[in-house]
Amino acid sequence: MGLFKPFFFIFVFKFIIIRLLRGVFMTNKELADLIFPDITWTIEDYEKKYPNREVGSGYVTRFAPSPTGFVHIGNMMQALTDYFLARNTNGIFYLRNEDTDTKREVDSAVDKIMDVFEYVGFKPDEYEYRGEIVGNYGPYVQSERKEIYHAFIKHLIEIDRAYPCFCSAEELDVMRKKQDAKKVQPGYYGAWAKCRDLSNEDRAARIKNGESFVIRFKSMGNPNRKIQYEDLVTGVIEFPENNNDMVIMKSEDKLPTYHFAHVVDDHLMHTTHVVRGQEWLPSVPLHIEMFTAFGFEIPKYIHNCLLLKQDNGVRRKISKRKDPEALMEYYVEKGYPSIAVIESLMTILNSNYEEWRDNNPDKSYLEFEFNPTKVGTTGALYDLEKLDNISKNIISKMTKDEVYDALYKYASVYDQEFAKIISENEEMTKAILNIEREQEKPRKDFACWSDVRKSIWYMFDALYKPETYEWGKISGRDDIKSVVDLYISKYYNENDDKDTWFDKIKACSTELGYAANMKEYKANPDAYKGNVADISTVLRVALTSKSQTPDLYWIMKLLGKERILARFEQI
RNA sequence: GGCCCGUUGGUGAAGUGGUUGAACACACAUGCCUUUCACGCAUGCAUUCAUGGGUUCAAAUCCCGUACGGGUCACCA
Repeated sequence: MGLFKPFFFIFVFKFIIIRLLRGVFMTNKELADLIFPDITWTIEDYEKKYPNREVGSGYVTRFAPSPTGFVHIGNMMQALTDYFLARNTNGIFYLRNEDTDTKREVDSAVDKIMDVFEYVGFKPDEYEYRGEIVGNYGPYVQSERKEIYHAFIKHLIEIDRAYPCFCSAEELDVMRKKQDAKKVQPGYYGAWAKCRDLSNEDRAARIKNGESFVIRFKSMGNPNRKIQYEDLVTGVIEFPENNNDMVIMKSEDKLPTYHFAHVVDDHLMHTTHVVRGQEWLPSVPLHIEMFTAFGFEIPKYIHNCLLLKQDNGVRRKISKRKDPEALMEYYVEKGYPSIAVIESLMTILNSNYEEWRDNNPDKSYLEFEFNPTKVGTTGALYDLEKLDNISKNIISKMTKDEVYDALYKYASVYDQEFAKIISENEEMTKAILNIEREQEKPRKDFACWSDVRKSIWYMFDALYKPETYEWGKISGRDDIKSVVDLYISKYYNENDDKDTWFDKIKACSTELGYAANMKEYKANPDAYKGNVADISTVLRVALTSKSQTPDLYWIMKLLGKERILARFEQI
């Protein structure tokens, strides 16, 4: 009982003091209540609402784009890293819509993202789309999380780590100009931070007066001190501490800035690994300070390299305005298999990916052992030729049915005329696509589905309207006629197998004074008018108008007697 | 300008002090094969790792300076 007494007195004493001071001093709590009168949830309430995830050692990652209406290839690389890391570790991958910049927002942007996700086959575990929320850590749209942010800001005000700032854009502009003239660090700090040391009474009065204000984070950092931080890509980096009182809530819409939303959301959604572009590296000290102010665990960061473009010998950031290949739409419209785009990005992310792929041709890319320290820090050129190569290899390994299905799916969106033609001639199209395909060393002539029409159009009568014939050595009207006439009257038989067919071409060549055997011809070129290749070329061009085609035997086989005769007639 | 990050062939890069005479892949070139093309095969393609110095028996690898490139310094993300 004796112990109880002093506590009682302290309590009473405190109570009296607070009562006395009330008229003079306003507490932070009272200020916070004034600014956010309707916010009743505390940050503890939110902690309870969003408990730890049960993912074990799985990574929790997110793709968090701002909805500007485009999916940039660089963003795609971040999304791929996120998705990969989550799937690779049996973690969680979620989609969060960072729509706090209402000025830049585009309505259908989320549709675009979902379309691209469908194209590449990413299925987020948690997301919000067309009003439907999937997952227990939502909302996944930042504009719908306003009161959550407000509760967290309220908390910061209460613990004296945030304050309202009444400086106008013009004042800040003047400030920056002065700082520039004096060559001091730009920003809102120290003596420049005019609103930082206002009394709560002043603040309250100005707020009640209807003055517009932002909320700034109150930094306790000292740039003369260094903090160390370990990036999973770059390694340990040393930064001066942040001392800038950054805006965390905007005045007009009361939405948080990126920095603040990042801290609150990635904490509440329990993101373990934040993947973003390297341009965020300089704001890491700020983010760390904010996480620390709340007492939150700091997530791991993966700052990926930027994608660059070689332009007149200069490297610059790949830009969606200048470079069509910057946008994912480009690859969709050209008809690249999405896995080709993914693999080309994986190669940039971890250059040993290709080697792994060669050794594990049948595994999913999600089984690859990703190493963040192998991600480049320099900024990589995105090489479209490399993409073509990867894509050609992938397509060459597909069966004729797979190729046909993918081609039809593509064409039915981007080339309906062609889609109609191939679907009316499905078996023949598959046979065409199968020329030199389902074999040990297949042809590699398509990098994307829009390439296909360009290389097989002449097989379809509906498309066969040649503008020019690419004659080779034998280009005279009479010469051509004599070759074709002889071949068709004496040698052509639609039922011949390949060897017989070729033997007859050779015989035809010999009869016309052309060498049947290439070796003989090379040994003694003057003895002949030419060689069997010249004769083949005549037939090839006569039938297709092109000098370069896949195997002529199969082309003739698939064209069939009627069409062959018609085309010979046509020339 | 301050602060960060970087600089290995045309491209992505391997490489973390000594089997590197700098891997692998793309691109390019030449040749072979071959009815054209494609495929495939073979060969070539950085005497040197931006540069100057230092440490060391030994450096692309470690240290310092210089140059160059990139990022960032908003009520944009």
